[in-house]
Amino acid sequence: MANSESGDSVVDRIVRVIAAFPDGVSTLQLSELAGRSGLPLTTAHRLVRQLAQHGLVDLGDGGSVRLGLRLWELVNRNSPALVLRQAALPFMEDIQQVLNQNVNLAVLDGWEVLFVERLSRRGSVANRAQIAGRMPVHISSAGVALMAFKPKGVQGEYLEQFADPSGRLSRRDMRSLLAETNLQGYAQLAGVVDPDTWGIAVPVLDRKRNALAALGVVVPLQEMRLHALVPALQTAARGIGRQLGNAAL
Amino acid sequence: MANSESGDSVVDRIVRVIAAFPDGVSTLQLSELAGRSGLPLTTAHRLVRQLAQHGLVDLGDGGSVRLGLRLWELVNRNSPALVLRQAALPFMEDIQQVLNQNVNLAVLDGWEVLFVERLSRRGSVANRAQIAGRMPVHISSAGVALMAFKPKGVQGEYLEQFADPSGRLSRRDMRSLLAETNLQGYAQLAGVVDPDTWGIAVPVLDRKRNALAALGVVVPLQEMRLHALVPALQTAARGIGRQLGNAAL
DNA sequence: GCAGTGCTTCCATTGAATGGAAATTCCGCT
DNA sequence: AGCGGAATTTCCATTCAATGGAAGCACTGC
Repeated sequence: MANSESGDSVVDRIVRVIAAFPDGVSTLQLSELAGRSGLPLTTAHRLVRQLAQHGLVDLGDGGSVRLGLRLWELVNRNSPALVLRQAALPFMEDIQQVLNQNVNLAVLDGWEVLFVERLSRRGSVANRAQIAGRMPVHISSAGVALMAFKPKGVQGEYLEQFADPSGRLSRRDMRSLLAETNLQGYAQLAGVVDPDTWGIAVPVLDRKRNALAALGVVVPLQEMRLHALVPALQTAARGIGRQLGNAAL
Repeated sequence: MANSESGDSVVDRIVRVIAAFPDGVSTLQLSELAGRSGLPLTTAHRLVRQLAQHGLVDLGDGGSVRLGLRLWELVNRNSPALVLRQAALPFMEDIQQVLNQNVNLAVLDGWEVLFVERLSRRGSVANRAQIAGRMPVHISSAGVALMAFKPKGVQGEYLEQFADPSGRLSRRDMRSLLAETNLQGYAQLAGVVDPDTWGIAVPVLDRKRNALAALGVVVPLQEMRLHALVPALQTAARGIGRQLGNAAL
């Protein structure tokens, strides 16, 4: 027993604390937090109290813990994701108004897509791509659109390790899917998540034609009108790209 | 020279790092970060590297540092601000479409208002209330709307310490402003920030009539139509409140 | 009133954090 | 290309902040 039995640094433990919240859950009891983060109760308690002093977490009655407003504030004021969001939101709203479909914006992180923003069609059922949610590249049209416009090297590495656990998609399939997407300029994926929906996505490119993000829609199969959708998305994506060019990334 | 010359704990220092970014700036050089956070260069370097290992910050070429995508993800997946945002966004979009004005959503944090979400009128000039931005309560209609529906005790404490640096608003004025707002059910503030705009805001109440948030619009003076605006806002606020009642706060 | 659960305080132990100094890399300038 | 200055990164002896078990306290349900 000593300074950190487990060999963690303090930084490691702070990360454990703020990463301990399961998806979409914003409140935990101290003891549950300790359990989930794998920290001794006493240590969790001490850390939480310290973090609370700075507002990185907020404490409720009876030992309830939630991520702090101040943390939210700091992150949402200075995160690079915000620059992207800021640039994209007006265009996304246009698309949403014109097409009345779920619109989303995603970036690549590792070999997964991270959804940065999403506008729901009013009244639509909760769709899978939650904000700050992740999906494997090959499951989402946004992922395919992004990967298809990444540099050759990145694509190579990706394909190298690619393996569809369901076995439905071979590496060769994936390679040709990316190639085709690059050629067409947009990705379309028939309802992988939900069998009755299609995903269409286009890349947001910087001046070097490198994909920064992907802009996509999810539409019910019967409302699928590719010829109307794709140009609208591409126009918007171009607008976002231009906007980003102006802002310092 | 020893363990922390300044008497900071590690937690303190991590906070310094992530709070060191000035408003809206997402990238800093390591040395600048060290300077701004008041940490010795070596220490800043060590911390940043550790944080980067967990993705709480991302490192660019040549020592550039930015807040990490993973941090953004964690916060935006589990922060209580998100529950609010999620509940409010559809209603905000409705308002924005119908009225075509800047719509914003704010909560109270300390004696300041924190803007949680904002939809810009398309083409409008950048307005002051940025997302994750703060304003003193008495400067913003959202602030007044919030404070007017907080419990008596909180209002008392607020008035206790209230002092308008500009001297334009006395404590007595503030008190009657709050009372009047509570009576009317909405707050209106003539262009404090920008002389040609008005702010109108209504509280989002929980079942105990305690204000959780405020929903507001900023409109150019000449487009001001109170009789149309207020009912629309109130309806939306009620909807948001109902939605929040369902979700576990 | 009692048992059980969970939060909080206390404190001796010790290795993780510290930061000056030196090595290295990067970058602008000639 | 080659040089000079400023930045980043590595190294490592010193030391106190972090650690977590144990005991105390508060709250809840039976």
